Amino acid sequence: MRSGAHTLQRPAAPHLSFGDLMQASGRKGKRVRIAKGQEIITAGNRHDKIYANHDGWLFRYKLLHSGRRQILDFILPGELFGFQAVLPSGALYSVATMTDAVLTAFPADAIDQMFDRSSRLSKALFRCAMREAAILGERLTNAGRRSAYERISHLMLELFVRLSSAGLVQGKSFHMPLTQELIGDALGLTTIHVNRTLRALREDALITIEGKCVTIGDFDALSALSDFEHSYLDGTELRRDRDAVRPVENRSGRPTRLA
Amino acid sequence: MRSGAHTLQRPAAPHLSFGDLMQASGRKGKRVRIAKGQEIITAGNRHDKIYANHDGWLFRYKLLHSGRRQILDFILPGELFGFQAVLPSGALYSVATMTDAVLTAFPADAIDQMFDRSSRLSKALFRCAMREAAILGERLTNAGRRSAYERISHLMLELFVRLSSAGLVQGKSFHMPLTQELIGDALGLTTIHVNRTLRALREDALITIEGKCVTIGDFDALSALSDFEHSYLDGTELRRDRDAVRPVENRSGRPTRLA
DNA sequence: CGCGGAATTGACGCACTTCAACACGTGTGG
DNA sequence: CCACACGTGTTGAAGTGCGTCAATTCCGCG
Repeated sequence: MRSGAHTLQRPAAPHLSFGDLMQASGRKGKRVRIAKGQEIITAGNRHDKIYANHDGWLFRYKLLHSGRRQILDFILPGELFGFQAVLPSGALYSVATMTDAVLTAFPADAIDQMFDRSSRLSKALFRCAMREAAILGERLTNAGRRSAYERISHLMLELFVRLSSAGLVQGKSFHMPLTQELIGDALGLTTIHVNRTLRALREDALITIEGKCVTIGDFDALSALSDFEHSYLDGTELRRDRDAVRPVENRSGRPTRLA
Repeated sequence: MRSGAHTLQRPAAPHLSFGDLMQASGRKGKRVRIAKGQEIITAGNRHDKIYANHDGWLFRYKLLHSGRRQILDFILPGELFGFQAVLPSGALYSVATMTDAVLTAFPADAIDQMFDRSSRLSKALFRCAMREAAILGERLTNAGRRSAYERISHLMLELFVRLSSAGLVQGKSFHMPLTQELIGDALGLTTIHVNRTLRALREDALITIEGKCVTIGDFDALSALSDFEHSYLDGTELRRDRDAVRPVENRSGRPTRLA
């Protein structure tokens, strides 16, 4: 079912759909391909686009003067990003691709349009921002008050749930293009300690990672030990409609660089 | 100047004022006094009110099954809270007072009113949520990638800046009703280590805490060592107008308990 | 085949925690 | 009025989770 028309009947939790954004932007969204390792948004700069991620993984991050990096969040297929970059003070953190990715870039004023034209979409945008805050709150709790073992468990469960709402899990497994370095930078750990902790989780038959494939051995045990409670992820992701997340037909094409 | 009338001329960054909320709620806001140590919002429960904090300090927090506590943020005079508690999935974290406080409670549908009636207010709410996410991002970076020395420096600078935009600093000093335990729970440290680190900061003449009064010894040095960059706090706090933050006349009255 | 990024493992060090005591101020009840 | 409890701050000694440094192996890819 398409969204955008019969939405006022929906009681609560209106999702934001790709079509909504397309419409609000006057169909000005432009689809682009980005190679892995490209920076889309740079901390401190103002940007005039917001993005929908169709395919690929990205991450938001900050660099400290010491060279350390903190990853704030991962951007999975079906999610929006770039709202904060249009603030007058400039982007608070950078965004980069970790795999080849397919995005749609919308002019930033599409956001203004949405606020001006539809209270339903305004609420959906607000929910988007609230969800981002909720995820960051969980990450903070991770870094502040959980052991490496608990942190990794929690992150894997979160990815599992977020990916399943995008239809990207198979049984108890999912594809995860994260290196141990990226996991460490997201959780405030070193690569080496991530490696040791993953071994422990594997030996305990809780989480197994083979190549880029993660398998959840015991969801309930992991939830219990890491205080995972999935309600903070509920129902506010970008609504998947026909255009939002679809497999890209022409995988051989050269990725585009952003202007 | 009052807000609410001539807002479209304002280029960007519209603030949210207490008066806006009052108006959107049909003047249904109720002023209440709360004693220190009271829980206003309970994680997991749904609530039907949002709050403006006039006077006093509150904090958002989560409890883990192990008993550990993570404080996500402090709520200072002049700030709003409670948006997340009206989500259908229930509050993601609890909110409690750490001092006696004076709040105004608005019915939650005042939010809906604002979205339905004014795109200016919708944008302001969105900015509120973005600011919350920005603060959480900084906290995450704190906990994940900074030493105790850097974390405490960063937090004190953040409080200094946030309180100055509420007019609550005197020179290089401000009143801070935080115990060392609360600081530790906000930064992911133990009380004992907070104590030792504060001593180090005092010996280095960077930060001095006497009783509840914090003095910033060297703002620039602290900013440099902790990567503090205040733009993430800019311009989206609750706008102070005549009603928002005012000294309470009758301090002797017994604080009210919430129903 | 050879290169470079990623994973793995070991030895060692340190930042922070844990456990334990004690000091200090404040409020409260006998 | 003192005794006592209690919350908060302070300090010491010892333990540990995680970081740092260093080397080796594995693997995808041009």
